[in-house]
This record gives sequence, structure tokens and C-alpha cells, in this order.
Amino acid sequence: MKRISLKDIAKEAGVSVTTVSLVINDKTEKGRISKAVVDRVNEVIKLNNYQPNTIARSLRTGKTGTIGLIVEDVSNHFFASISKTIELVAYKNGYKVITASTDNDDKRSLELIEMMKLQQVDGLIVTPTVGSKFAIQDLLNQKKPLVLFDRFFPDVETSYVVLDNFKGSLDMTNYLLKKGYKHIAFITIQSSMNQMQNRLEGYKQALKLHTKSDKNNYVLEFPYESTKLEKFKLLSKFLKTYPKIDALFFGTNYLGIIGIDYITSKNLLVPKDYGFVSFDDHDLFKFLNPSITVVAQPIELLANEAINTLLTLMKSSPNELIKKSLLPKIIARTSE
Amino acid sequence: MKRISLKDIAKEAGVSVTTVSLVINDKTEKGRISKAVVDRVNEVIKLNNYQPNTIARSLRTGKTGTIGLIVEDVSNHFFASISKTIELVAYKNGYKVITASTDNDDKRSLELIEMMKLQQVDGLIVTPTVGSKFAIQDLLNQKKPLVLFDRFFPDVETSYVVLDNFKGSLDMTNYLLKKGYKHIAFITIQSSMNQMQNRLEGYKQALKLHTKSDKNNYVLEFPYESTKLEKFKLLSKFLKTYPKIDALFFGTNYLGIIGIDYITSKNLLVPKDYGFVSFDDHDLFKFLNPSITVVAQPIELLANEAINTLLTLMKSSPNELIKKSLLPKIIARTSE
DNA sequence: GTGAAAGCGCTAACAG
DNA sequence: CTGTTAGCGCTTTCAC
Repeated sequence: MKRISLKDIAKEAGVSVTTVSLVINDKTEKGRISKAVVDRVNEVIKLNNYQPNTIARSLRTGKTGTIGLIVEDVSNHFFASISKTIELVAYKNGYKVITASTDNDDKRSLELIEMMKLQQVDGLIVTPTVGSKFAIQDLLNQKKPLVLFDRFFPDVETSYVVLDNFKGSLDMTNYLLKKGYKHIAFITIQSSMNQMQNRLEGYKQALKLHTKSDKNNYVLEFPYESTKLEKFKLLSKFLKTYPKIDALFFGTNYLGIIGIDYITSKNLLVPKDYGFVSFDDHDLFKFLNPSITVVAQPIELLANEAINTLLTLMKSSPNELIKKSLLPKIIARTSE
Repeated sequence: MKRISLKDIAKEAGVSVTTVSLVINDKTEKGRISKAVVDRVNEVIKLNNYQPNTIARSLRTGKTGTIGLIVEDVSNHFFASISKTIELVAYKNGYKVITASTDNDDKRSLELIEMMKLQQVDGLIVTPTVGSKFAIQDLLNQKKPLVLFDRFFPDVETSYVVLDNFKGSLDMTNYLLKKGYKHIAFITIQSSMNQMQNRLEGYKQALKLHTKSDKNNYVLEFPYESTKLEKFKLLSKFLKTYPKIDALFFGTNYLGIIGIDYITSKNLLVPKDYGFVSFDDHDLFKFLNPSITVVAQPIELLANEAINTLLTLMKSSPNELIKKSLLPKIIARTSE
């Protein structure tokens, strides 16, 4: 039994395919199809439970009704929540979502962008990697609706939705300073992407303003590819080298988790030995003992802004540039 | 500037579209195209950076190269990890993945299955909800390659990949019994889906074998739609009603998290006041104090089995039924 | 008000 | 060994 097509409906309703097409696309005003015919056609459609073939339609219109979502890692809670909201809003607007993770790997990132282009997605939301700048530029040249998420390239003119990372770590560092910590370390991952850079800068800036000096900061940058063990060793060495350090500020929640692991394994006490805070919340941070103070991202809001920005771009203003930087929030708990 | 097509390549290479089509589909053996022509065509293709139009191809072949993944909730760590692995393996095999969450809502589940059908996915991996049985049956009748995941309908003949939930809670209950707990409570969510049923049954079975009676069990079932506050109240009342209870076994990790919240808020001590264990691991469970003992699912393995089963079904044996039940593992920590 | 027909880009049966 | 041609199912221009 073959699937039913436009032609079948037309035949059964005794009209042409054009008429049926106009009816299913609600263009009966323009073509001025008579109400009687519209009703008859609709009846036949319902009777046969007819559903237009999306693919044929896409071939003809050049629109696929799908959007591509490229994130760093869907299994990470932050991106998982983001992608859930984006999918939901997209579906409500008649779009399907194809999701993929780069794991911050440039090669994979380029492959995925290529794949999305091949798939002819109508628009893209991407969390770029450092090496994908050229591909992003390329997408722009091709007039593909695009919004960068979580980070962007300051020297490439794109729409984006990001967190104000600078303010996030500036605020958190000031918060620690106010709490009386004197020697705050910032523990981060090596990355030239601007979201991590901005977190680092916010930290430095707060210290600079507070101590009137550029030198009173303690920064540990893990190589991106380092294992947990290597990170432990680097952290150990770092803390031995700077025994004055009294607070640890982790640049992301997964670094925070590694930090907790380290603290636990060394039988250190928080906040007695070290004040302990992290960028990004995590659903169990509040249940730890002590619970972890964090600078949290407004996840739901970020996702909504991202998808709505893309929808706007796709619907009406493909050449417009929409740039949004949302405010983070410090959630004070008991780890400092 | 229009996108380049098969026809353009054919013209430029001075051959017919057939020849080009055969070349790009690597069917030059069968058609016995001369090596010279193959090389020339390939050169023109490379020169023009030509990429076949996926949509036209899909329209012609009836294959879209996409698979649908319907889970309960992608923002949940378990499903997020599953979906990441599935996407990765799918991409390696030339398939794109469209993901969606049902939130265990029947209506949404049906809509999503419908959407996937409309999108003409080549195959589906779905975590079904109770009310989607008929739609699943329907998919089967239409010969859509399908594998159910996490749970299945005992009375519908489908391929599936699930955890041996019965054994998981049987083992965990026995483990607690061996530890000396006498009155173990099982705290779960109301659900007629077989994965939750089996967890409950495993618990009951262990107690039955141990106490030679059907009656020594303490089961608390939260209504599916209940809020955290309502769950707190039910739990309070439950523990007051059965003061003998000395161990709490939570049926899923999100219930476990609520349990931790409850314990913390009531200033109760684990394992002094209650032994505390949960089904499903969570990445911070091991850092809590005490760390939580769990029965863990082999996430990576489950995902691999699911996608590979689907790939098998799609490639060669659409009518075969492949049923897999994987073994859980108890991870003993310090909460009991 | 409605219909005929072209064509989106590709594959595959058939012809030579 | 290679080319011609008929669609896949739909939208849209143009004609009546």
C-alpha cells in the first residue's frame, strides 16, 4: 500500500493538484478558490488522513523546517538544559532540531557545520570552537541565519546570545574579597575563546581595582586535554607554590567538580582551609556539605533568547545583527 | 549565484548526468564506467566543490538519513549521556539525529511520534510512555525500524534495549538485607511502565525470599505529577506511619535527590538514622557526605546497544526482533 | 475560480 | 561503457 499523495487527493476530489496545493497551504484567498471546493478537498484530505510529503515540499521550496544546534557537549547539564528548551520552542514553531556535540574539537566542529549545511538546515545555533571562525564566517557569507551561543568572536560580526562572563567573575571575586579573602586563586582551563577569557579578565579586574596592582592574582590554567590525574598534580603543585592562597574560584562547574574531588581526596576542609566557589551551578551543588557558592547562568532565559533570536532572524530579518549579553547571578551558599 | 547541481557537473565534464550520479554513488563497478571518465568527473566535482543535494536524493530514494530519538527528558543526565553517544555513533554511520523529549506526557509523545513519521526518519529509538502503545504498534505495522529504550510493552512484539531493572533492585535489596537492615522502604513514582514495575517487583521479591512473607514491605508511591512539597509531606507521613523503617531505597536518582533534600532539611543523619540508597547513579553522588550507594546503569553500553540495534534493523533485518536486557551494577559507597 | 505544465535535483530502468 | 528519460511529490507561473 503506497502512501497517499497530492495527486490522489486531487483525483478523488475531482479537482486539480493546484487546487489541493492551494488548499493545504491556505492560499485559497489569493487563488480565490470557492468555499465549496475548499470544503470538499478538506473532507477528502481528512477522509484519507493525508499528510503532505515534507521532503518533496522541501525540495521545491528550499526550506527544510529544521534547525541545527551545535553545542560543546549535550551530556553536560548546562547544554542539556539549553538544548531541551531550544527543542521545545522550536517544535512549537514548527521546526525540528538536529543536535550535535563538538567536544570543543575543531575538526569535529567543522565536520558538523558542514553536515548541517549539507542537511540544509534553515538556521543554526552554534557554540563555536576557536578553530571554527572561518567556517562561521562562511555561513554568514552564505546568508544562513545564525546565532552564536555561549561565546563569540569579537572580530566577526554575528548575532549572539551569551552570558556576561566578565561581570560574573568580577562580581564573584568582589564577593569573596568582601568576605575577607585575601589571596583568591582562579582555576581555569586553557582556552582562547572569549567566554573563558572574560571570566579570567573579570577576576583580574576585580583584584586590580581592589589591590591597586596587577600582580596580586593567582591563576592556574589546566591544558585542555589534561586528565584528572594531571589536573590533580598541577593543582597540588600550584597550591604548594602559593601557600598564601585562601580561596579557590573555579572557572566552570566541571572544574569545580574536579576541585571537590581533590579537596575530598586530600582531606581538606571547606571553607576552613579554602573558600571554594565555582562558575556555573550544578543540581547537586546545593546538597554538598558545605554547599557550593556559585555564579549561576540564567539557563532557561539564555535558551529562550537563543532560539527566539534565531526565529526572528529566519522569519524576517536575516541581515540584522542581534547581540545579547545576559546577567549572571551569585548564589551564596556555605562554601565560603 | 546558484548552487551547483549534478547537471552542471555533467555539462562541464562532458558526460551525462547518469555517469556523474554513478560516480558519486560509487557504482562505477556495476556500470563499468572507464577509469578515465571517473577521474575526469571527480576532478570537476572537486574543482566546483560540488555537494549532492540531500533532499533531492531523499525524495528519490525515500531515505532521509535521519533517525528519530525520543527520550523522556534530555536535560536529565541519564538521557543526556545516552543521546550523546547515540548521536556520535549515528554520525559515524552517516545518520543525523532528531531528538525530542516527552516529559512522560502521552499527548506530547504521540505528537512527537507523528512528527518523526512526517519527517520520514529512517528509524526510531523511543522511550515510550504508557499511552503511546497504540502509536508504537502502528509504527511496527508500517515496518518502521524501531527500538524501544529503557522500557517496553510486554505485550507488544518490538525490539528493545533495557536494563534488567528487576535484578537491579533485587540485588540492591539483598545487599541491604545482608548489611543488616530489617525494614527497607522502597520509594518510587506511580507508573505502570514496566521499568518501574520491575524495580518494585525486584524489591518485593527479595523481601519475600528473605522473610518468607509477602507482607514485610514498605512501599511509597508518589503521584507522577506531585510537587516537591507534596512529596516531602507524603514522605513525612510515610516515615511516621512506619517508624520501624531503617533504610530508604529510592527508585530513581531524581527521587534520590529529593530524598537527600528531605534528609538535609530534617537534619536527619545517614546512615545513622536511615540507610540510604538509590537506583541510577549521578555524577555528584560520590561527593556527597556520605556518598550515595547506588545501582548503576551501564550508560555507554546501553546507548551503544540501542543505536547498533537500530542500525542493524535498518541495514539488514527490518523484521527481526532484537531484545536486550543489560545487567546493572551496585556501586557501594558510604550511605548504608 | 480553476487547471496544465514546468521543474526543484536526483536515481535507476532501459537502451544502445 | 555511457546516455536518455521517466518520475519521486510538491509549488507556482501562466493561461483560460
